[in-house]
Amino acid sequence: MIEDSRKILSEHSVSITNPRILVLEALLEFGNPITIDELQSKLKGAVAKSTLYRVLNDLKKIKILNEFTSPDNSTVVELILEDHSHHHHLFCSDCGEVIDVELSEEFEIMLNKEIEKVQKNFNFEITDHRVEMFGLCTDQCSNCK
Amino acid sequence: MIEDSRKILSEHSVSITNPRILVLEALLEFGNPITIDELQSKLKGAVAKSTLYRVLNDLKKIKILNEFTSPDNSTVVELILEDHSHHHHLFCSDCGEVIDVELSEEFEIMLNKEIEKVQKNFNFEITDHRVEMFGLCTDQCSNCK
DNA sequence: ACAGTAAATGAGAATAAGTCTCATTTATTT
DNA sequence: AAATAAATGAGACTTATTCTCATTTACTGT
Repeated sequence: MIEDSRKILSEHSVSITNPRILVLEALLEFGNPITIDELQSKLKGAVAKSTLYRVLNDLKKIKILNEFTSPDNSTVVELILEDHSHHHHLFCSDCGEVIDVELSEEFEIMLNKEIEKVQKNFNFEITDHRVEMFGLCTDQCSNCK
Repeated sequence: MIEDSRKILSEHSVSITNPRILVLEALLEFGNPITIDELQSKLKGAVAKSTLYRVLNDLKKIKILNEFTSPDNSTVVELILEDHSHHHHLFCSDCGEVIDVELSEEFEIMLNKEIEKVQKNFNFEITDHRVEMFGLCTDQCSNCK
C-alpha cells in the first residue's frame, strides 16, 4: 500500500512526502468514499489539519480525488483509480455511509441523450453530471448494525 | 405576494410573522434556486442573520424548501411549490447560477427502474434522488453576459 | 378587544470547517 | 553533500451556521 501510494504520486510528478503517503494509504485502505472527519480519525493526528487539507487539494489538482457534499452536509472524498469506472453515489441518511453504484449502460446512454437536449435548450456546455440517491440502509451499511 | 406568503404559512399551520413573510416573498419573487448570500442581500438586513437561518429551517421542516450545495460549495435554497413538478439542477461553474431542468418522462421511468435495482442490490430503502449537471452557460445565464 | 402564554426574534457570542501565515523541515537537483 | 525550492506544523484567521438569552410578537380563550 505504501508502494501504491508512492507510485501514484510519482506517476503524477508530485513529490513524495510522508503526509501524502499517509493520506493516500488511508484512502486506499478504506476503499470507499469517506468523510473528512473519518479520514482525520483514521490518520490519528499523524498529519496536521492544515496539511491534510493541502494534500487533499493537491490530489484534486492532479485529478485523482473527487470531492462532494453528502446530504447531511459533510464533505466526502474518494480516490479516482484507473480501474474505477463511471459511477454514482448512494447515501444512507441514517449512518452517513456513502456507497458507489454503477448504473446500467442503457441508462447512461439515455442520460447522455438527456444531457444533449439540455445543452441545446439552455445553450450550456455541460462538462459533468452526477446522480445521487438517498435512503436508509436496512442492514448492509457497515456503520449501522 | 404577501398574500401568497401568508397563505403558504397558514396552510402549513406555521405562525405568520414578519421575517417569515419577508423570506417567502424574496424566494417567491426570485423564482429560481438562490444562494443564501444572494437571499441575504435581497433582504437588505431586514431579517437578522440568525432569524434567516431559523426561518429557512422552519420551511425545510414543513417540506416546502429544498436545500443543496452547489459545486462551488455555496448553499442554495429553493421553494417547493405545488405546481412545481419533479426536476433536477443545472449549475454554471462560472457564474454560479442554478437552473431548474425537467427531464423527459421516459428518462424518469428508466431512472426509477435503476433505483429499484439499486434498492434490491444494496438492500436499501431509497427515498429520494437527484440528478445534477455542471457546465458553462454560454450566454443564457442572467449573471454572465 | 384583551390578558396570558408560548413561540419567535435580534444581537451577538460560540462553534466548526477550511484557509492562511510564517518559521522550520524535507525532498529534489546538482 | 550543499543549495534551493517545496512541503509541513502549529496555530491564527475567516466565514457559515448555530446557540443563548433577554425582549418582542403572535395566537388562544374569555
